Amino acid sequence: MTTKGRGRPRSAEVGAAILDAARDLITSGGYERMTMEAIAATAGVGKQTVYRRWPSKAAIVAEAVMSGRLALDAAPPEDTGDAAEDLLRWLDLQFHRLEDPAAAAIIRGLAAAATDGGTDADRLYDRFTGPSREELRLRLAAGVELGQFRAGLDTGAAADAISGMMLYRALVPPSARSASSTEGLIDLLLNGMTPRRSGSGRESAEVQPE
Amino acid sequence: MTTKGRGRPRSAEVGAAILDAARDLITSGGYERMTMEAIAATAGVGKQTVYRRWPSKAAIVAEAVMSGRLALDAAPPEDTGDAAEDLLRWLDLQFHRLEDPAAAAIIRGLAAAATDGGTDADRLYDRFTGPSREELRLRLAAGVELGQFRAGLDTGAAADAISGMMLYRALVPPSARSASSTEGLIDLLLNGMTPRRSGSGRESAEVQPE
Amino acid sequence: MTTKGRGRPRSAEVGAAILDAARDLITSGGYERMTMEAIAATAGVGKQTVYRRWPSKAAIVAEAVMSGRLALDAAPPEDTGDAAEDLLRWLDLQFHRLEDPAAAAIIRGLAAAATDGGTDADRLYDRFTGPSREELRLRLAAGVELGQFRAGLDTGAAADAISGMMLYRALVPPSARSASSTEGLIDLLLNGMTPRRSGSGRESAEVQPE
Amino acid sequence: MTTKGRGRPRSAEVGAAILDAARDLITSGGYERMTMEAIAATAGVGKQTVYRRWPSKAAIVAEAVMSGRLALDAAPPEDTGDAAEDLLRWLDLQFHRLEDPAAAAIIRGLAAAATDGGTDADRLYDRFTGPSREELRLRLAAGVELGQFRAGLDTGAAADAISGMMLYRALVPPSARSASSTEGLIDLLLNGMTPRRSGSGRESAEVQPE
DNA sequence: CAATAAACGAGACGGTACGTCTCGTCTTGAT
DNA sequence: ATCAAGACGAGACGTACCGTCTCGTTTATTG
Repeated sequence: MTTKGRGRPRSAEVGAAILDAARDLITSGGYERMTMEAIAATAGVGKQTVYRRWPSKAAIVAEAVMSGRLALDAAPPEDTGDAAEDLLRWLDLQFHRLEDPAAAAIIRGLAAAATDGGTDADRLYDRFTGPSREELRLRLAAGVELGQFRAGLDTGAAADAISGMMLYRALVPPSARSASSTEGLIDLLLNGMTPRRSGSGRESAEVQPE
Repeated sequence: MTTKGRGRPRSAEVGAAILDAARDLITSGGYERMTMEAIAATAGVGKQTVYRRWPSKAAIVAEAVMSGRLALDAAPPEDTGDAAEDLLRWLDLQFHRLEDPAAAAIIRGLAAAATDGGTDADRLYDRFTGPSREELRLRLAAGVELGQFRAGLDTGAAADAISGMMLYRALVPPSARSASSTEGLIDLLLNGMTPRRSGSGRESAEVQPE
Repeated sequence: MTTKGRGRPRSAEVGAAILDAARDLITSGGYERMTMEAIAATAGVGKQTVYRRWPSKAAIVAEAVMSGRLALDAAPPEDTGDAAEDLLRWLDLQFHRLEDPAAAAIIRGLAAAATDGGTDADRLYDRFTGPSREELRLRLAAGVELGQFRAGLDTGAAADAISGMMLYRALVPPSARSASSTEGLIDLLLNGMTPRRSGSGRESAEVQPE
Repeated sequence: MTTKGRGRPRSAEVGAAILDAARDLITSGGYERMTMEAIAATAGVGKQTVYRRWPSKAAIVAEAVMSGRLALDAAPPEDTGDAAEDLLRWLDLQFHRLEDPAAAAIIRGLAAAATDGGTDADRLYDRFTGPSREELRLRLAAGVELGQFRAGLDTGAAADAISGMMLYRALVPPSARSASSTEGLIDLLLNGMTPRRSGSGRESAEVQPE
């Protein structure tokens, strides 16, 4: 319960306008163009009003993501019964999403926001990747339960690895990374690097490197 | 044939002083404190001289990395005959390095630099991650050759996955990621997520998730 | 006697090119646009070459005036026998000249040069106004000799007064000064401010103020 | 009616601090030392705040003059009944003032400001010389009324001539002008250059030229 | 002739100031 | 108390010139 409701109450519309403005600016001009000044002007709002609600650009971005304005997580992997197949489809979907310049701009914005100096990085990542990462982890744990994923799998590590891949894809321009086909990455995730005796579970796709 | 080398030649010392200053500033105060103004002042150099050589902070960071001033890659994995063991040790070493605040600052600086607007992201990542990533890929390919890694492994994808893990570790603060032990990540990399019939190659370490 | 003439002698063409460039720049863009950098570039000359010959912009302007490139003094008053009439015509001519924007730019440039900081103001004014002022003074003195001007006239003061009028006209924009017809000024010069008993010499033109 | 007075109103103190700083700088170091940067620093003010109020150094100087901070005109000629005598004393006083280096610096600053590029020269001169020149003109007109100055005198031209003399004295260093005694100039002003039949009004002082 | 030495075009160099932009805070009047 | 507006101190941005300092090249004089 907050302090007594004295004085003029905060307008909900104002907050929405700010987040909308932030979304518009970051998707159009990237994180650096998304200045506090521009946000306030675009939202038709005083700067003080912005600062009254969020202490930094990073916090605004985090909130914008949370609010669904900067959608990234989208739906969790669906459950068709085949956890591996589900994961494959989901990852493929995510990678396709990252090809949308706006989505990439958002991730880059997040990285910049996290980097940009404050102590906000924690909260930012927590809010941004936290929920979806936890969902993903639970999905993987369920797969382990069903024997579709290896027993003893460090699901936290797997979730991190997957997040890392996505981050890498979003941040590093194609010219600076491998052809790194989605198939190759998924094959790696599922089957690992070391040789397997017999073709169990899911066969290696025999992807040929570049 | 370029225009004859007329006019006073550029001083190598000046370039070095600028890169040194950039290194000092980024490791001490982070990317945001590394202003062009501060670089010039620290290097005892006119601002114009900085701009004459590099068009942006990102470009300076890239050059600083290239020059070895912001070393991260260090030595490639050594070759003891056991490619998997070598990789494990190398990754562990890299992860330990990322715990050094200075090293993390550098990576964060790189990410910020790549994000910071210019079209330099390509070149920046290429120069920064390019060489070491290629070394790593070749090392993996050699492991495949020797049968230590799975035939058909997409070594490019593997290199990207490893780079992604490192990037994720550097950028995402611990509080926002899993415990994600190094062991868990390496186990994942080597053995994949799907169940294995017989214990071949390297046995799962049976790491328990958090 | 100067030091022996060893080494490559200074090219006369180069000096001319510099002064020409200075003239072009000051007449087109005013004194402030006439930068040392622009002079050198326009003249197709190294900056050092400019500085080797003249220590400052003011000095260059002075030289340009001396060389006739920035003509202001033009011909001295002609001698028709009637000194007053000659003076009137000459002043009228000078005032007309000052309406030429280029000429005004030159004077303003001179003022700026004299003001611009160095200790050169003396030399600059001396070279610029010196000769023509002295000519004018001698002309006035001759008029006194012939009885056309009042005996006891301080010809130096008169020359200064005339120079002052010209300077004022050149520097102060019309909107900030009186209608101040040339006739009014000349009438003042010739007849003074105090009443005259009888119409001698040259009758007051009965000019009505504004 | 202008747009409603919304937003924080401009602080009068800040404007005063800026003008004070400008005055201090111009009187101590001359116009060239009076940089926008120095003004802001001396006034303890952001540069933007300076630019928000005045578009150029010239405009600041003009305002400083208007505000009386760079006083030159001081009192108008007193009225003792003898207009000629009053004028003489006043001019003498002004000339003495110009020997004060600070006063000369101000005038040179004004000239530089007027020259310095902007379109402000008009306003600058108008504000600076306008009021005092008009006062002077009225004083002269009153003298004409009383018969102390010649009927038909172009008082505007006379005021300009006097202003011109002052400007000349302020700008041109002594070494580059005549001895031009104040007496000589005043004699010229009062009695003109042409011979007078009878000693009326004010007798020529028979000043000998240098 | 060869050596020497200054002048030359070019442009890098350490600085300073420019005018603009953004930051985060503060002060108005109005709601 | 919140809002839109916008002034405020601070300081980085990227550019323009300043006057000095190398470079390699050219052009005289002098030994």
